[in-house]
Amino acid sequence: MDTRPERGRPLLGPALSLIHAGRAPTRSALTAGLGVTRATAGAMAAELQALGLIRVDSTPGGAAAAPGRPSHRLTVQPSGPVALGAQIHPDGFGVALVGLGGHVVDQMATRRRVPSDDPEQAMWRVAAAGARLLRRTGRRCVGAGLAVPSAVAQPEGTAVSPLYVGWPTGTPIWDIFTRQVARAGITGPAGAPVACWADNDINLAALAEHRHGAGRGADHLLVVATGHRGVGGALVVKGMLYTGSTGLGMEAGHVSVDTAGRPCRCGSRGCLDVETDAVSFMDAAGRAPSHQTAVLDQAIETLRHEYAADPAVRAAAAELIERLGLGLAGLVNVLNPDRILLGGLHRYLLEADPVRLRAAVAERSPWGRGAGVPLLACVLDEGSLIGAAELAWQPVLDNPAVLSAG
Amino acid sequence: MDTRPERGRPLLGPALSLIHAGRAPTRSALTAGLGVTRATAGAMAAELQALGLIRVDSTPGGAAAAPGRPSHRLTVQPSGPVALGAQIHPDGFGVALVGLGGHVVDQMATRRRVPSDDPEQAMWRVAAAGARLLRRTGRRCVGAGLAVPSAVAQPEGTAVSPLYVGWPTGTPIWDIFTRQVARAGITGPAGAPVACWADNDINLAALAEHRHGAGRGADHLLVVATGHRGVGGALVVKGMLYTGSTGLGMEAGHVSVDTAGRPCRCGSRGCLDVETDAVSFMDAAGRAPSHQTAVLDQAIETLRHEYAADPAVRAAAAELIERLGLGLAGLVNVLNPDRILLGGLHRYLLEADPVRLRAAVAERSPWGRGAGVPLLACVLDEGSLIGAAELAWQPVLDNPAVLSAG
DNA sequence: TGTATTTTGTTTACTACCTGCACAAAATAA
DNA sequence: TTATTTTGTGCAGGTAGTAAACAAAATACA
Repeated sequence: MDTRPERGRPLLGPALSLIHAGRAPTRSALTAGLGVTRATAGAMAAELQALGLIRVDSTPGGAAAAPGRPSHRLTVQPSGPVALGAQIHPDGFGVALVGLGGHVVDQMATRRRVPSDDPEQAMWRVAAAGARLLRRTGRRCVGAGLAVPSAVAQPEGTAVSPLYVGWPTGTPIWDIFTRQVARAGITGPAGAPVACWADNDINLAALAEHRHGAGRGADHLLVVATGHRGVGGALVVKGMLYTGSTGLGMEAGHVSVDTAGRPCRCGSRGCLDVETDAVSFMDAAGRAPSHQTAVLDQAIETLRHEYAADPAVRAAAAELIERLGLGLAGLVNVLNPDRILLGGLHRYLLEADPVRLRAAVAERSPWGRGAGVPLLACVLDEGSLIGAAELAWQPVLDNPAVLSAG
Repeated sequence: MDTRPERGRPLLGPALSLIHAGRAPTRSALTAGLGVTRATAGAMAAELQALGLIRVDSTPGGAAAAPGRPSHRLTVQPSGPVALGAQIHPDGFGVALVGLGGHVVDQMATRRRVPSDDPEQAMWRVAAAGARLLRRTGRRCVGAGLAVPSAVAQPEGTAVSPLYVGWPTGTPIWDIFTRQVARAGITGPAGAPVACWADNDINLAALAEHRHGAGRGADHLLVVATGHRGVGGALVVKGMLYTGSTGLGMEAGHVSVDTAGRPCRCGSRGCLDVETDAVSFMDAAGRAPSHQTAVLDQAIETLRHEYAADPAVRAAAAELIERLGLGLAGLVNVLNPDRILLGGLHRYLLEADPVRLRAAVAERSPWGRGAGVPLLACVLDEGSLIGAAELAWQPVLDNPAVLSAG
C-alpha cells in the first residue's frame, strides 16, 4: 500500500481555504496569501472556478478607487455544493446546509427533545431533517458533521460524556450518525455515501468563530461558552482545533474554580461546569427555572432584562463573573491565548460587566499576562451548526480536487 | 520584498530531522518516514553526507539477519558541527557543545552563582565558558541557545519572571546573550555572528526529552518538573514546543492546587510552584535546608535515601504527591496528553510511590481520562542544555542547505 | 553448492508544478 | 493625451519529485 499523499496542486487547498475564510477577496490577495507568483494564483483561481467552488467577477463592486488596474473579485460560488451541519442538544436539535464561506443556505430547528434512550432513533430524526433540506434545495452534499454536548473521543467518534442528552458513556455517535445519514438517503454523486464527522459542540462553535466570526485572525483563540447545559471550552491554534491526543482536550468545564465547591457530574467539586452554567446562575439569583426546558434561554433573558432593575440578579452575575474570571485565568496561564471569546450565558456576563470580568482575569494571571488579552463575545448565532459543517468541508478545503474525482 | 520561502529540496529538512531523532537509521526507514521513493531518499542521504552532517556506513553493524540486501546505516556525523547550549540557574550555570542526535561532545558546569545584579556580566561568563569549549574542540558552531528559569516572551526574548536569579522582570536576555556571545568571539565561518536563542529551562528540557529521551514518539507530551527552584511545565505537540501566542504558555507552575494555600510570588495562592517544589518538600519533612544553595539536590538526596527509614519524609512525600496529582489532573483535563514525564524532585516522587501518584491523577480527571496516561521519569541528565542546543540546531533541521550557503 | 527469493541502491526517462519574464489590459494622476 | 501603476495571462525553463528497470547483496532452500 502506498501511504504517500496524492500529488496534484498542493497549493489548491490553501488557496480555497483563504477564499473560504474571506482572506483572499482578489487574485492579488491570493498571490500574497499563498506566497506565489501572479501566474500561479491565476491558475489556482481558474481551477477552483472550473470545480464550481468559486466565482470570479470582473465588476470591481465596492472596491475603493485606487491607481492601477482593478482586481477581479473572488467569491465563493453561492449555488455551489453544501455541507450538512447538525446539532443535538438537551432541548432539541437543529440542522443546516452550509456553503463555502460559512454561509447558511437553509436551516431548520426544533425544540422537541430527541429520545434519550434510543440514539439510533435520535440520529434518524436528525438525518431525516437534513435529507429534507437537501431535497428542498437540490444541492450537492460534500459531507455531514454532528455537534453534541459531550467530549467526543477521536478518531473512533464515541461520546465520552453525553449525560445531558441521556445517552450512556461511550455511545458510538459517529457510527450511528454515519448509518442514519446513509439510511436517510444523503449521498454524493453516483449514490456514494458521504463522509460523516462528529465532535463537541463548543469545539465546533470555536472553529466557526475562528473562520467566520469574532475569532478571525487569532493565532491562539480560546473560546469558553455555556451550552444548553454545562460549560465547554475550546482552543483553535493556527487555524486548527486543539484536540489533545485522543480528542478529549480542552475539557475546560472541569477546570476547578473552588476546591470546596458543589459536586460535579465528573466526580470532582467546584468545576466551572457547575459553578458558572445557566442553572447555577438561576440558583444564585434565587429563581426556580419554570420548567427544565431551555434553562439557558431563561437565564439569558433574566440576565439581560432584569440586571438593571433587580439587585439579586446583579449579585448573581457578580458571583459568576468572579468564578468565571478565576477559571479563565487558569486557562490563560496554561494556554496563553491572544484572544478569548465567550458564548452563551458567559457572553452576557461579559456584556453585563466587562470591567469586572477583565479585572478578575487579570488579577489571577501572574505578571500581567491576562491583562492584555482581548475578551470578546461570540457573534455567530449557529456556531455549532456552522462548525459541524466546517468539519465536513475540511477534506475539500485540504484538496479541492476530491470533488472532481468523486 | 519577497517573503516566499526559498525553494530547494523541501524534504531535506524533514530527512535530517528523522536521522537526528534516531527515527531513520537506514535509507529504507528514511523512505518510509518521508513517504517518498527509494531514489529520492537516496538522493537526500547523499546530499546530507556531502554537507558533512551524516555518515553512511556500509557495514551493517548490529543489524539482525534478515532476508534481502542489508541496509547501509545512516548516523549523524560524530565530527560534524555543534551547537552551544547554555543554562543559567540560581545555583550556577552550565554550557555544553551538542552535536546532531543530541550527543554532548563537551561540557562544563560550575556551582558559582552568576551575579544577580548584572545580567551582562553573567552572560559574559557563560559565553566565555562556551567559547573555551569551542576553542578546545575546534568544531564549527551553528548557533547558541540559552535556558533560564523564567518564562521568556517570544519573539523579543525577554525574561518575564527571572526572580530566582535575581534579575528584574523584562530583562532582555536574548539581546544580552547575543551581544556577549559575539563578544566572546563565537562566530560562524568567515567570522559571521552565530544565531542565538533563549527560552525557559523546562520547555527546553521537554524538547530534549521528546527528541532524545523518554518522550520519543509521543504526540502530545506533557512535562512537569522542578527546576533548581519552583516548578515548570511544558507541552510538546507533534514535535514542536507549545508556546502560546507570546511564548508564555504552559506556566504550569502557577496552576492552583489549593485555593487557600501558601502565597506565591505570582500574587496568587496555592500554586504548584510553591506547593510541590524542593523548598516545600524540605519544609513538609521538617528539615531546614543547610544553606540556601542547591536546595533541589538536598531535597532529592533526602527523598531518595531517607524515604525508607524516616516516616516524616514519607509523610512529606505523600503530601506533595497528592498536590502534584491534583495539579497534573487539571493539566490532563485541558491538554489530554498521551504521555507525562516528571523531572527534578517530581521524578523521585514518582519513583517513591508510583501507585499513589497515578491514582491521585486518575481520581481527579473525569471519565477515567487520566487513568490511561503513562507517567514516566525524565531520563536526560542535562535536558535543558541539550534542549537549548536544539533551539540553535532548528534552522539547520528546517533547511540543512543553510550550512553550505553560510 | 547452486538457485530462487527478497530487499536495497542506483540509473534512466518522464512529468508536474512553480518561477521568471514579457506583454497586454485597465484603471488613476497629471 | 500621456505617464504611471497595478492586474491578468501566455510561454519558456528548471527543479524536485515519480516510475520503472536493472544491478547488488544478503537469506532460504533444494
